Amino acid sequence: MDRHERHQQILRHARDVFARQGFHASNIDDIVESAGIARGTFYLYFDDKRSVFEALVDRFMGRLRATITRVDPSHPTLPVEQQIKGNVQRVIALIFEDRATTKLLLNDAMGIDPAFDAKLARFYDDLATLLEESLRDGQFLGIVASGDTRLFAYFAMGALREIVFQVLIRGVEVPPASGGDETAGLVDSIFEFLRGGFLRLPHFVPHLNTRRNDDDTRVTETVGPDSVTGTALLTRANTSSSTAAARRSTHPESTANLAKG
Amino acid sequence: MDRHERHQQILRHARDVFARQGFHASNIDDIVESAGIARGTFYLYFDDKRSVFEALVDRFMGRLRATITRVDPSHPTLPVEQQIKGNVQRVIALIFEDRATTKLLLNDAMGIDPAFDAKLARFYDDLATLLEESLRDGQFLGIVASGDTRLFAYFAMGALREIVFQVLIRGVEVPPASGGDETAGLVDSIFEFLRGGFLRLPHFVPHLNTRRNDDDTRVTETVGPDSVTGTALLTRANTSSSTAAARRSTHPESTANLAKG
Amino acid sequence: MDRHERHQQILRHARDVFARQGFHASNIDDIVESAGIARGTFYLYFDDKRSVFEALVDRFMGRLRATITRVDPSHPTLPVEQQIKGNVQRVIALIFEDRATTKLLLNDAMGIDPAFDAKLARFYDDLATLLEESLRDGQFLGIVASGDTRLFAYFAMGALREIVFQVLIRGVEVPPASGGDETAGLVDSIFEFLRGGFLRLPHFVPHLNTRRNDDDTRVTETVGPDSVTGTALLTRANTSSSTAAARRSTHPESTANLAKG
Amino acid sequence: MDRHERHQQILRHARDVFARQGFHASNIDDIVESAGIARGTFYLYFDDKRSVFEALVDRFMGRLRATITRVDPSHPTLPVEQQIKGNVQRVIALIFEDRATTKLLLNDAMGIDPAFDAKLARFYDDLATLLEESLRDGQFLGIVASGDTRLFAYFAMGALREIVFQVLIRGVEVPPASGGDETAGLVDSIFEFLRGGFLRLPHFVPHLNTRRNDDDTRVTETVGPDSVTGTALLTRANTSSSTAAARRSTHPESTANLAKG
DNA sequence: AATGAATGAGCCTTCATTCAT
DNA sequence: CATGAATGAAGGCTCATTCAT
Repeated sequence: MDRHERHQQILRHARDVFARQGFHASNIDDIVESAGIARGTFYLYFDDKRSVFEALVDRFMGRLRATITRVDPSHPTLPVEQQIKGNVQRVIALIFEDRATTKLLLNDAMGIDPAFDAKLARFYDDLATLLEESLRDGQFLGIVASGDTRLFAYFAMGALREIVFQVLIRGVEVPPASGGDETAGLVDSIFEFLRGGFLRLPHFVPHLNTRRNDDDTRVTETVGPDSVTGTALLTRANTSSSTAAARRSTHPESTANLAKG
Repeated sequence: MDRHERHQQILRHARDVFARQGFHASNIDDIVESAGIARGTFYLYFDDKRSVFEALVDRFMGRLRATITRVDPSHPTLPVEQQIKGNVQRVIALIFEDRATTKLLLNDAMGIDPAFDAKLARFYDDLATLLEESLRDGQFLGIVASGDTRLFAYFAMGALREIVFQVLIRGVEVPPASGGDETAGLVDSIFEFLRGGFLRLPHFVPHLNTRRNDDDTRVTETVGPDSVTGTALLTRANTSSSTAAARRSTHPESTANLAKG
Repeated sequence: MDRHERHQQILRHARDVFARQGFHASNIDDIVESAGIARGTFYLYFDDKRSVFEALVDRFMGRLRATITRVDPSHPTLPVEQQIKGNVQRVIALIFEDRATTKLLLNDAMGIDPAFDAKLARFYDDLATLLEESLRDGQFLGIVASGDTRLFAYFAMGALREIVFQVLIRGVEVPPASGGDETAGLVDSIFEFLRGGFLRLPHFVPHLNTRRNDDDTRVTETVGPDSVTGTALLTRANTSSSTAAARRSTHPESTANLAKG
Repeated sequence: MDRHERHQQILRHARDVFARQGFHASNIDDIVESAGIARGTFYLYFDDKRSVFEALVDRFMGRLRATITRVDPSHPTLPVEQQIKGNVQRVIALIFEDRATTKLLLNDAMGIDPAFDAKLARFYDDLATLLEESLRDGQFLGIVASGDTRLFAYFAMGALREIVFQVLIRGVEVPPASGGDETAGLVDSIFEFLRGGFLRLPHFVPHLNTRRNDDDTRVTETVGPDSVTGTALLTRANTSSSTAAARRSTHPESTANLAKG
């Protein structure tokens, strides 16, 4: 086994060990035992425990950066929306392809080390800045709502981060899109949310208005003030178990499992 | 100093030490040195390092749960929107009031322990379920867009989580709302984002249209297909430094500092 | 509660705690909690943990010494044998009366401290010397076999120590003597053993012969050379469980429980 | 140094440290310092302090069990008595060969741990059961007195235990047998004691009678009742020092040193 | 290159003892 | 006298890292 292969082998096993037990609960023994190598061999390839972790996350962050391609509005065949959607799709695909490392990035990466925290912050900043710049462009084109684009970037990243966390780490399931693969439903949902949030893609504006922004007449028809009978955006938690709460809900079809019922 | 005071004192110092160094990088010595007590004294009040941390986070989670009050649509004076906004405001206020513990919850809470991970998951599940149920009610009333409410809940929580993280941990600043206090701007931004996402509050629809959705004429003017001159929603990262990227940006006013320029 | 009462109370609880958990596994907390006093109060009555233990064992050793009364061969009413038996009886009675402290003496007293080990050694030496001197006298009178009396003393003390240990600590039961109380059977057994070993009390010799030394005829009948078919005094341990071994024994009535079956 | 050697080295040093200071007064540092190894090295070979101790005692108990061989009454050359004596000799030899571990077994083994106490109890139970079964066989053959064999077993074990303790731990010396090695005298003494106690070996019966059980006539000659002038089996302890007691004794040749005077 | 035994700093935790109230 | 909070020395154990083979 040549040097590169051995390097990859250790990375692979370290990743799995970290993903299973968490960075802090894993020790060098776990890794070398998993990889079937001697303790000392590990140190021939990595300086220390931290650096394996860093290599894993670095590689993954690089892939994430690389997968986000420039949107070209003058593209001959692909409309802007498709390009944007493509970015989201590729990011999601990458994440699903390497669930273990995604877990590390989301669960373990922070708190390793001040230096590593800084690197992580830089990564997220870069992503946020990228997104922010794009949103500025979008505002210029009229396809992004006016407002603070940095905030929009954080909102978008936060929403994406959370749903990825829930699906990958917590095991929440999303209903697959019609005719789509495993992640298509997720991509669609995110995209719809982002579109509803601050995207104003021109050919969707009427559609949006039709579906979501009712005119006065129709609003009056469906949600006139006298029809408001009592509801809550947020209700106080009054059960110790969320599943129990869901069960007692007046909407029994609501479960943590989001697969289309 | 009586038992309760000493307990609080240790909690306070432990919180600050954890917030400064992270849970894993902190040791009992750091805590007792900060509190100015003997090593053994710590163990008179807490079983171990983990349990202080747990006490801190438990207390904070309890406060968060308690601060979210039931929305009453038939309230004589407060409109539904104000009640919802009130919930967001109080959560934000609580978070800003105890930045250190918020930091712990966001940065350190995961990976402590399988048992603690489970508790954390339960907490977030409860919140998500609460939100989900409210969104169901909202859908019934016509003030929440149709769609998977569980996903909506995750999106909202993720967005909130991220902005709180950026503001509190990363030091990002948000412009204060006109005439509002420190957090008012943040609350408004979140609320606007959520409203744009899936809220359909009837009396805000025209307002929304006015502020965010340009009228037909202007839309046609700015984003007609032939006016698209070339831009990107997302562009490939091509610098290692976000500040360098920001500097090269065509939108020089864009910085990590979101304070109104 | 006056000083003496409090002193006794602490001793009593310390004794019980030590007996239950052993000296090394017991801590001051266990004792003060059991006694229902404050930590500091303990130190008003005893210098340290060791000294409570020492007080307990000292008191007990003193009682043991005091209970052994001088045998007077010219006693008007009590024959020598009865006086000897009386000593054994009183020792056994004392031991049974304070099982907890006996446990301490047998199980925990050694290894506390070099100084305490020395004291313990002195105590046992004193007893051995007492016994040795008596045996010398007995040899002079012809009621003790010739031989090294110091060895005899150790043998006697060891046998006594072991049976007391088995009965009190391990819970072995001995069959009560006919018409005797709880400990009479034990006293008789010990006494018979010692008598068979090296005591030569004249008026018991025929009795001994009758009960224990078969006459030639009967010996020939039971153990003539041609009747020896093969057996063992000591057999190699070949089972992991003594109870299993006992069960497989050709003498099924043999159990650890010595109560008359 | 290979793994096994290092293991043995640690065991050896741990044994010596424990024997010198006692289990509870010894700490890991004492052991590793004695062995000249690092703290961590110790934990490569043993789980904890307790487990080294356990390894020592386990090994020793195993040896003791293994050294006791089956007695074969139909043996062509060795008479039963010699076989029994052989067992005693080998046990004594083993004990003298590893004085340090014997010390541990007798002084430190109890009170380590409830689990270890149980193991110890099982060991002694096994020995007692072995002995008991042999005694039963002996009774059948007519070479063991009638009576409770379990009690006999405890008496024998207790006597052996005590003399071993006195000789090995307390430094008492026994006179060597004529023409025998260091332990021969001890073996003979024990054997004689046991024989006088409950063994009834056929070819020794007359011998016993001759030496130890005087007939009436001879008894009358030597210890007639009127010649009893006053003595004690047990006299009250009246000195704090055994040596002082011995000095004041009417039998000045009596000392703790049992070497033939 | 590979090994794995050895290292020892570091950390958590216990608990006998003190002392101000 | 009684209290019990506070103390801090002591000790067990871990584990990332080194290095001779």
